[in-house]
Amino acid sequence: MELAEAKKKFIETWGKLGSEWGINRTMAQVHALLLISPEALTTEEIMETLSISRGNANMTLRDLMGWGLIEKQHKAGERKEYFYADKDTWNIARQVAKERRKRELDPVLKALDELTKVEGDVNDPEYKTFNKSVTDINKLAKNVDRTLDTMLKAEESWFWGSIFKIFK
Amino acid sequence: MELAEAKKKFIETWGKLGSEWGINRTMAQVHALLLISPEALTTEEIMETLSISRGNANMTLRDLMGWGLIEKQHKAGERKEYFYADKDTWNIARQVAKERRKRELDPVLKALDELTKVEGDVNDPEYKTFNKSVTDINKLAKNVDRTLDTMLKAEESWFWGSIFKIFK
DNA sequence: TTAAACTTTCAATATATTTTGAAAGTTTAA
DNA sequence: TTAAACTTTCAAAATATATTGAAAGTTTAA
Repeated sequence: MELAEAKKKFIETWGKLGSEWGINRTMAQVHALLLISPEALTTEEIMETLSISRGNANMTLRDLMGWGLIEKQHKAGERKEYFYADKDTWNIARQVAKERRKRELDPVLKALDELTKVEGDVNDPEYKTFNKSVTDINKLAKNVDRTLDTMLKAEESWFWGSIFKIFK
Repeated sequence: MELAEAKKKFIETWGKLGSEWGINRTMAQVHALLLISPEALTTEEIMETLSISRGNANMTLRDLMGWGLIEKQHKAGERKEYFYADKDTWNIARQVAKERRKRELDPVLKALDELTKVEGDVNDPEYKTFNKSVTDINKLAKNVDRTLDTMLKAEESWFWGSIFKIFK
């Protein structure tokens, strides 16, 4: 396979994976493009390479910055803004986990906590089943949350740190 | 909060979480409904409770069965099919992980493996960056894959088994 | 067989999400 | 200042995804 072809395929693959994970395709593709670029790129270059509009490129780049996956770079003597991606996969995984935790897990935990507090008749099967499922799911969600928290601070924990080092 | 209200809220919350995780809202809602139902429900009952059409209900129920999250139940002397959900959260998490791995991770791993094999000039920064990123991501993806595999077989591994027991 | 009781299918429709692009806004150098 | 170089915004359009519901298909009991 040619390098050029391989690049296209990588961008496509990353885009598909992203869209399956609730990250929009373009965002994942821009990220992929920056991941394999040795140099920071301008909005123009990104627009051109991926055939997307200026507006789309701008929004996507801002989103990616919001996710902490890319950063702006200013080149001396130039007005244009350049963008580059953090290439450390471990950081990428951490950032994504961190953002999704904040955006998705936290609100769910809050809702579940309220729902476990709902009171009812212990002899009512409707109530019993409801309560058991909600409590169990809440327990699982809390554990996931706690693990993510530990993972995000992995550097500080010898235990998880040594486990996660395997992944690097 | 009333039980009835709490049920609605649970279905809504689960639906939202599902849609953020690439599982469609209705599918997650039907699953939520069955999770909190002490008895197996018919298609009719599900349609009515969630205000969805027969077609939608049918497709969703089949999808859920495909994911291994619900099962059909036949009641003696009745023609109708009843559906009920596995209420063990650990099983739910395992099933979801298993399905997503098969559907999403496996194809990506295959694509990445090919891309790491692409050859090029080691002095070309374009090639070097491409190769490094793809190789790193491939490594991470393989580790995730291996971990999921272990997790799905957790019962057999004293090491992971004892770690994951914490989650139950 | 037959017909009632169900389940499944799928083209049409509705809804949600993403993208565009032109206009407005901002910054900088002269 | 001013105007060129750039960035941002957002309503409208395009695209993608989910849902409907009526018709077709299947199963079962008599």
